[in-house]
This record gives sequence, C-alpha cells and structure tokens, in this order.
Amino acid sequence: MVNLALRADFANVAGLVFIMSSKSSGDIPDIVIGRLPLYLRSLRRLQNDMQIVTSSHELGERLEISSAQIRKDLSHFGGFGKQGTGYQVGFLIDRLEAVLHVNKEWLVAVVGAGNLGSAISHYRGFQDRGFRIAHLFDISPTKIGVRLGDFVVRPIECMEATIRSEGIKIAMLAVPAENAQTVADQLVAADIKAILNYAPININVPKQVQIQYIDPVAHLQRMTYYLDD
Amino acid sequence: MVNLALRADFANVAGLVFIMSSKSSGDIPDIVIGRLPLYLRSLRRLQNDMQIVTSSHELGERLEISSAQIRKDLSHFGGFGKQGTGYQVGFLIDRLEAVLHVNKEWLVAVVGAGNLGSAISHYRGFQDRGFRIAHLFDISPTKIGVRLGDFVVRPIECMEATIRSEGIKIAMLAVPAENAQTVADQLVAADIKAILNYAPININVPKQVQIQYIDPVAHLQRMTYYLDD
DNA sequence: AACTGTGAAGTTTTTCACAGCC
DNA sequence: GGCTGTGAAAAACTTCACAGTT
Repeated sequence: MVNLALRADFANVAGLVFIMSSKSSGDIPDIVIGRLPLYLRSLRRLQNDMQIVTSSHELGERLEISSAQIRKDLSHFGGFGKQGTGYQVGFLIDRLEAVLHVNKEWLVAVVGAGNLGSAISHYRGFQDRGFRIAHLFDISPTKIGVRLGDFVVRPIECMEATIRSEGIKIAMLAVPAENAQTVADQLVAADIKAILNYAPININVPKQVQIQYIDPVAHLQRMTYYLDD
Repeated sequence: MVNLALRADFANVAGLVFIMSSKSSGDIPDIVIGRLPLYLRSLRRLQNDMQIVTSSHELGERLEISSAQIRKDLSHFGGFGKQGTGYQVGFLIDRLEAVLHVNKEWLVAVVGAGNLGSAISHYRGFQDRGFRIAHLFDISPTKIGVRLGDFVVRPIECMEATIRSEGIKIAMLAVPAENAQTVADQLVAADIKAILNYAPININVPKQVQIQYIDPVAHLQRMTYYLDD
C-alpha cells in the first residue's frame, strides 16, 4: 500500500522515470500490519470478558487465522509471549497499540455532512480505539451551521486553515464520488497524511499519503460470486 | 470458497467462440474475486465518462494495480479483450456483472435501526450496483414502527418469517457488538447466505455462509502505523 | 503438558517477458 | 505502433515442525 507498483514500461510511456519508494516503515509486510487491528479487536473483547491470558491458538480460532500465522506476525515486533503460557492480554494490547501508534488519540476531520457523514459523526466506536472526530465540514450552504450530534457543520472554505492550525493528520471522506478527488486534493494541500475514503471511487494521492477505502458494495459483490445465481 | 461454473451464455459474442471448460474447471482464487468489484467500479466510472474502450494499462493506473495483474485476473474468465485494442468498457462491465452475479437485483435485509442502520437505509449507492434494501429490522420497541427513509422499522420477531417468505439471501448487520453473534445466528436460521457485518467483532457462521466485515477503525489503525507518532 | 518463536518447506500470488494479433 | 493472454520465473506469503522455555 505504501509503494506504488509503477513498472518500467509505464514509466517509459509517460516519458518519466519514477523512483520506486521503499516501504516507509521498514520491512514488515503491509499484509501483516493489516491483521494487527483484528488481533487488537479480539484482544479487547477478551479483556472485556476479564480474561488475563490467551494463546495464538485461541486467537486464531476466534479470527479463523492459523495460530502459526499469528505467532509469526507478532514475532516481527518482538517476543510478546511466554513459552508454555501464552500472551498476557493486557500486555499484548499495549504492545499492539504502540506498534500501530494508537496509544494516543488521533484527531480526525470528517468531510461531507450528508447521511453518511452524519452517521460517522454520531458513531461512538471511534473514541475508545484511538480516534476522536474533531470537525465536520461541508460545502453546502444549507448544511453549514447545522448542529449534527456534537458538531456544528463548518464551511469547507475554512477546512485547510482549521486542519493546519490543529495539526489534524487524518480525514474521512464522505462526499459524493464526483467531488471526492477535489476534496482529497484539498486535504492533501492541508497536510493531511491519511484518508479513509467512503466514496466508491479510486482517488489519487501522493504516495506519502495513506489511503484506505470503505465500499460496502464491493464486499457484497465479492460474496454474491459464491451465491447461487 | 466454492467455485461456481461459468455460465455458457457469453461463449458466443461478436462471432467468437470460447472454449469454456478449460477456464471453468479450476478454482479461481478468492483474492482475484476480491478485485473484480474494483474493476467493475472503475469501469462504471469510465462508462460514465462516455469512454468506449480501455486497456489493462489504463485500469491499472487508476487502481494502482499492475496491468499484468489485471490481464491475468480477467483471463480466468475468458478472453474479454482484443489484442492491439484493449477492452470494450460496456462488454467488460456486462461480463464482470455476470461473473459476480450482480446482473440481477439482490434483496437485502438490514438489521439494526440505529445511526448506522439508518444511514445504510438512506444510502442511494446500493441500487445501481445490484442490491436493493428490502427491510429494516430492530429489536427496540421505541424504534419499531418508526419511518426511516423508505422503510418502516419492523420487529425482529418477524425477521425470519419475512426473510424466508421473500427469499432474501443477504443481510447487513448493524447492531451493537454484543448482539451481533445472536442476530447472525438468527439470520443463518432464516437461510441467509451472506452477511455484511458492521459490528466490530468476529462472528462465527457455517462455512457455506459468506461473511465480510466493515470496520473503519481497523482501516484507520492500519494507516496510523505508517504515520509519524 | 502447553506454548512460543522461527528456520525451512510448501504454497500462493505477482511480475516478467514475449508470442500472437490488431 | 499498440495491446492481450499466458507460460515461466520471481516474490510474497503461509504452514510445518520442532527446539527451547515455563
């Protein structure tokens, strides 16, 4: 996800030479990073149930991932477990939160105050997992100034200034597909470093900016492949 | 994952006859299936822009996937392109929709009429990509009977009967994590075959039931790994 | 006895590179 | 010139299997 898979023939067609970026945070595969939040989610659940110790086997059963996979993944970051015993739930949570940089609270800007942006702003599930929504922006005069949950919708004109002055590095994009690229460009200009895009369209950002997509329909279509027609 | 045989009806297009057995006999990797909705999404965008023809190169550039990958993926389902020319956008859309079984409209049940269920019910983006929300269920007496968008919230007691009688095979789960497994069990009992789970918890379903997860926080945490602490 | 951490082996996925066609 | 489709090669990823620890 970090490095673009730009290949030589593409570079030639464009008449330019691209320097391939290396993985920005060392040599741990991104696919491993992608599983860590799932481990963390399950561990939180175990902690909720007052469980003190767990094992790669138990986690694997819950997540339907092999225990070897989990041990291998965790071993990239150090020996978090004890042979014969397993992993201390609280300790492993702390370690994973540190690895993922969610042992602090990140401020997040939401752009788009339609149904989706409104639902995101109301959602209580960000708080205790490392994220706090700081602002909600929209371009529509009919929405600006409206109170939605804990937020008053702010005009997109003051987005860059606000994001910069508060040092916000993460944004969620909940605008129509037509506007997603334009808004993403504005976010990049405001020095946003990670974008979670809910619009069903691919957007281009500089490679040092992280981007992830939420597209429920893509998941549904992936499942219908396996359903009887 | 079960592999479904390709339908024979696209064997004869533009006077060309493809031999189907060679392509439909083997298992197609799930990771390939997971990319097809992304191709479809990009192709729809191209069609919107009135573009008639595209290439693996152009698609790859938009999706940041190598052109070789795209050609390889598509080749699992037959020769959809023309050497020297590329792919007809409309034709490729039709073929991918057929492969993914979204060349029909699937009815979907939404369970949970909180903020999230409400937002899902209001979202207009399912309609033109193969899915129509048919019902919205909730357990809370204060919500039952309430009008939300085009739906009146129905009691969860009549969920199984409704799903069965209307032959609904897909559900979206937007209930609190605590209730997700229980509701999933009820959905499985109602003969639901695919569940899109928005609750941040892993749930267990029989292996013939498809399950996919939407967890925005997991995506955010995946990105913060790469951000400066 | 139970469990981790890890090289080695095995498997899957991606990329290369080019024949064949437009 | 451009492009696809595809075997072969390379790279990435997962699992195995076991030494070592509690």
